[in-house]
Amino acid sequence: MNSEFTVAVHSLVFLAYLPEHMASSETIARNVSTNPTRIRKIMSFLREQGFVKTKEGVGGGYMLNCDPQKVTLAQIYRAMACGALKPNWNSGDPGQDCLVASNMQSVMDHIFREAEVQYRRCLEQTTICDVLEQVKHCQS
Amino acid sequence: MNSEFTVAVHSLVFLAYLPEHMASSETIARNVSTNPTRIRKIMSFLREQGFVKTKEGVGGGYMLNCDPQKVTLAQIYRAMACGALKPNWNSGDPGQDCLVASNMQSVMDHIFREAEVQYRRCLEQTTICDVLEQVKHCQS
DNA sequence: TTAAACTGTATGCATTAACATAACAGTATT
DNA sequence: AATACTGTTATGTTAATGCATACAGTTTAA
Repeated sequence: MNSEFTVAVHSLVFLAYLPEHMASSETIARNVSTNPTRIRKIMSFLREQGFVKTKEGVGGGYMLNCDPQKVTLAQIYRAMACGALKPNWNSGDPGQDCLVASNMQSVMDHIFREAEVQYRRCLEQTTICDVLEQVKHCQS
Repeated sequence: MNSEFTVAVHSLVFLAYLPEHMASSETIARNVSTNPTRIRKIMSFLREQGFVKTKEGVGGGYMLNCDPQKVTLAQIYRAMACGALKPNWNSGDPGQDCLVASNMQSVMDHIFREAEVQYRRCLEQTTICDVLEQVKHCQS
């Protein structure tokens, strides 16, 4: 899995943390430790999905457009990284005669899909606010 | 996640499928659709973990050394790919002042670990034999 | 109306990870 | 001693990932 999901969660938590619930791509990028372009791309996507609003022009930036107590990591995962747990290489080959070789691909597909459902189910337990609280009370 | 887990499962299922429960790296590689070197590396590892035995020399190869009805995909996952679901890029930076930036990394680590536990729990439901049966009765 | 500070988006670059290929030593069989 | 295997390392190639740059479009404000 690439880290767009991580960046999305971090950005939303950061926005929830700020009093104004608003920040520019550069401010977010500094906090996340990445570059503004990457933030803009990811935030654009989060806007399409309704998680944030954007304001262009001077004094613009991104602002929270959802209730951080209601939005779960599963929703963010679904939007950003669905299907990303499965390796992109497939074993076997549907063209071969052997039952194992020819069917393994679809069987493994099914297994990975099921396991990902469980993965998401775990992420359903945690909201953006939960993460924010954990961050605040993290002893480190 | 890379596909070593997939290859390992496929190889074990293939061995369980064969009457002699034995095959060379080249035979397995053909079935899996990859190269013998990769199979040997993965099978070497599976031998260390006790899943297979190897026989060197002429007429040698790999043979099942476990009960395919008892070995679950979770055990194989644990051996081959534990921790592989987490992205290897980390957001934030422990050196920053901001609570969010500095603690996000360890909070996300914890979340990914928990989610992976659920993922593995799903894989516990399926044995090598289960996969073999699914492969045999796959309508495709 | 013009400058400044933003977002949106495209493109190319650099690095790393993933998979393939080749080579060769070690080992068992015949 | 030839053959057919595994074990392991080194090297090549391709794809994924994240970074940097550039520039058009938008809003604000002097």
